[in-house]
Amino acid sequence: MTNTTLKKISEVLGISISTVSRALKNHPDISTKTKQKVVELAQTLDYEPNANAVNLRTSNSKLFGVIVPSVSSYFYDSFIAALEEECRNNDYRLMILQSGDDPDIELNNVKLCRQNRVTGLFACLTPQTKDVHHFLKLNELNIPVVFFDKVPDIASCNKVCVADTDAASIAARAIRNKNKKNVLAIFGSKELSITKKRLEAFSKILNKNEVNFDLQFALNNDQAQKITEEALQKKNPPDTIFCMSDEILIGAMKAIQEANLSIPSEIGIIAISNGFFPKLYYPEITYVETSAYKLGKLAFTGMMACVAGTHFTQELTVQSLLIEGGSL
Amino acid sequence: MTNTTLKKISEVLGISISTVSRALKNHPDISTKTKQKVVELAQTLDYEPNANAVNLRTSNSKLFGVIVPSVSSYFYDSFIAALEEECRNNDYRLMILQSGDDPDIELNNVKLCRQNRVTGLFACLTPQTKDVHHFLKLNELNIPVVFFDKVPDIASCNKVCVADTDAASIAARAIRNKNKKNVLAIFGSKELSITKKRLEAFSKILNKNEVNFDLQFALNNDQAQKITEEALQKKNPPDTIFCMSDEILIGAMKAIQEANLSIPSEIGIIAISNGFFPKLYYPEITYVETSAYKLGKLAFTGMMACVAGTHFTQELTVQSLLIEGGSL
DNA sequence: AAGAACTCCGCAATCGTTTGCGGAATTGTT
DNA sequence: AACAATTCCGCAAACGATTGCGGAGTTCTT
Repeated sequence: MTNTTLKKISEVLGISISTVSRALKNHPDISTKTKQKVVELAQTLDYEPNANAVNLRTSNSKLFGVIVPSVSSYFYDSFIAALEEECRNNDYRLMILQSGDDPDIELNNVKLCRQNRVTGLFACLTPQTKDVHHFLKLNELNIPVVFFDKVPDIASCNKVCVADTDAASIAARAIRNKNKKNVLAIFGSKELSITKKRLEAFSKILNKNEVNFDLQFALNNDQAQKITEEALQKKNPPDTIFCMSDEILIGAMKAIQEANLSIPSEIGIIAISNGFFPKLYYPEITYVETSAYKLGKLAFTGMMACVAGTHFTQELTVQSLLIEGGSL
Repeated sequence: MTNTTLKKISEVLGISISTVSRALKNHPDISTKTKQKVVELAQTLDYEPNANAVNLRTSNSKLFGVIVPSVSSYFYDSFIAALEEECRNNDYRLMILQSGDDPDIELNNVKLCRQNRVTGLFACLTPQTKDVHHFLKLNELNIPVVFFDKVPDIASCNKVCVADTDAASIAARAIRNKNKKNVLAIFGSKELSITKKRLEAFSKILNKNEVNFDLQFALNNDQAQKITEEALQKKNPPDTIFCMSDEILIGAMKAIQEANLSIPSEIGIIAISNGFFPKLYYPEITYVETSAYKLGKLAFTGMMACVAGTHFTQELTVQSLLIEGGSL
């Protein structure tokens, strides 16, 4: 069987295509009887409008694109969930694209967005992305781009971020308040601006309070695990571990389990997290929430402002807050 | 600035639209010089073909849809990752849709797929889906549907599954081989056919070997945790815990950590899993792998067979295998 | 009763591509 | 030199919808 079209309906009913189209859209020009007939037939023939034809004609795709490194992450998936909710409520579709942290794929994804004439694009850069001109090209075409999480350094673009410095400060203060004296602080890649920001805020507070800390960097959970293992074997082991991200938390926790230390009596631990992984352990890990879900909501609000014409061209941030588990 | 079209290019160059179109597709009818001119201008004008127009004209969307309960899962995300890889290699796009386990949203997702004239659809049913006729409607329209993971009971459709019974059998045998005597077996929702299949195979083997086991059902990780907590407090606590899924594993592990039992000396644990969560713990959990990634690859192969005309209309399965951690 | 005002519908252009067909200009064949 | 074969390109029709405009028929006004 082939797809039902307006033409087919019009032929069966012996009326024009335009009338069918208007009838289905409940246009006032069409009589009630005609509308009934049309709607009924469309029903039985299982008519579904061809989205390609509609988009082509109206040049309004009602489609947003979103580029994330990977959907397999308990951060970006929350972000996407938030976007999807909003899209559903506002009658938009969402095209989800994964860059795999590969700039070439990222470039191709942007191309796909252009080819599909997205109304707007949410983008999280790969760590390797130096050149963002293909994104800025979209702005020339009046396609708003809202960057999130990993955003470009340039000022003239829309970005939404989690409050990185705040999150680190909150964690640092929590550590100080517990009178911890010897902290193992594990951060992510030195290259990332997010790392720099968090590190700066974190060390500022600990230094001011004369809390001693061992600064380490890990690119993945295995490295974090190794670092933690080694630290725990020192003669002067840390009394607290700070983890800049979920990935690092996972590695550190594995090492703690291996050393069979009990939390929080033998060692304390605190992380910056979206909230899923801290709840996996007993006791649940105390963490500073940087909510990807809220970030998604914020990004969408910003996007809608852009679409409505109110460009914001600025950095919006979602606040961080301390979620007390039992690990510190 | 507005989007570049074939028309614009043709006007600048003073040639016809058809020539531009053919030149960009490297058609033999077009002279080398013309091709050069066209390609060059298209480059500088940053031409991107309008996907809607192309799809409309060719009625070949080169687009697959995939409906999952949620991308936030270390099962479906692997599945999607596999699909995406294959799509990229075969020059297809993937439309990712989430049902949130809501049959209404599922229905709407199917509608979206139809409106966008997908070439084929990969679908995982919600547990509540009784009526699959909207899926079968797609087949009438010559749109192949490949069900995966949660598949309908009816025979006349294409399905790919993990080897449920095998996985459970392998786990049961592993338990027997370790001479375990008292097993706490936690399964998922009784309603799910996947639960029934796994349970049947599992109990068959343990019964045959006269291994005693306490059968429990948990709908989420919290319930699994409670169940485990209670079991551990009995005067005759289990020496082994079997977890039918990652979600259950998470709950059980939390309870074990709470009870401060060491693995595997004080208690053994084994799960059926896609492989991510077992590696989160120390020692790593022994599990039977039901690979979503392999499932995705298999589903894609099946889909391509359908698209090529070779309907398979049968159930394909990916094999399970035991991955030894240190938890049993 | 005759013009005004409505009701209701169809014509045809348009969105941006693709592609079968035909034809002018060039080249090759005897 | 006459004819055939190539080479290269344009015309125009589709794909399936939306929408401004105009017009036939009906009802309302005075």
